[in-house]
Amino acid sequence: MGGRGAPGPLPMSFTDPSDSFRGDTVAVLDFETTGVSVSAGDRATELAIVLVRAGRIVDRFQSLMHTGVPIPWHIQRLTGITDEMTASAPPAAQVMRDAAAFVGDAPMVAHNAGFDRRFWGHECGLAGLPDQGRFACTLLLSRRLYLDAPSHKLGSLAEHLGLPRSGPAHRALADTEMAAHLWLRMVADLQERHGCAAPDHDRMVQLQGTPAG
DNA sequence: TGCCAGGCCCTCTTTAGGGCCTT
Repeated sequence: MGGRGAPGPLPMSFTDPSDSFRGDTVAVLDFETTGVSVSAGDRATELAIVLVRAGRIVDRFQSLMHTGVPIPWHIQRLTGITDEMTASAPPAAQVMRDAAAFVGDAPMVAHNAGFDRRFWGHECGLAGLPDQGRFACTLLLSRRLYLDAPSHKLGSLAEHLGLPRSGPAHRALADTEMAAHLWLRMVADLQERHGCAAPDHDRMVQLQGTPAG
């Protein structure tokens, strides 16, 4: 019932012989936040980004960020990020400026990208930065690619697919690296299943079935 | 110390109801 069901096979043929791997860099990111609702005043507490190029992670960015918004207890318990930790962190606007410079014009990837896209846009706006993010979503892709997965939560998928883990769950860098490994796995699986060149970010967005952010 | 919102997508029938996923 509901979202547990698989949305069915890929919505389009994936055999375009003109495909060619362009060596594009993608920026995989993950926010830790004070909650799930930007509209309710939630803010980011930590951001991590890894750059993926030519099938591997080539660079990393990670920072706690200070917004002054208290972190609810259940979130502190979930993430391990406390008010004391963010109090000594750089201001959110500075982190976002650094993050935007780190990403450059690379298209972005996140697990449940709608969530990270909202916080990226919100924090960019508060920092006076343009929000030009184009997001692909590993959650939507996994629902199309891994129909037998018991769950499409990031950690469950990592376990199901035997992906490497680099740190504690619900910390930004560890989750980001997990999502990056998931992205690389999906690119490789699509390439293997369809016998063509590795899909770029735009093609992955097409395959996930929703428009780019 | 708040259990919140937003969007996708499935089921059962309809543009409604509800689970999943993110923190």
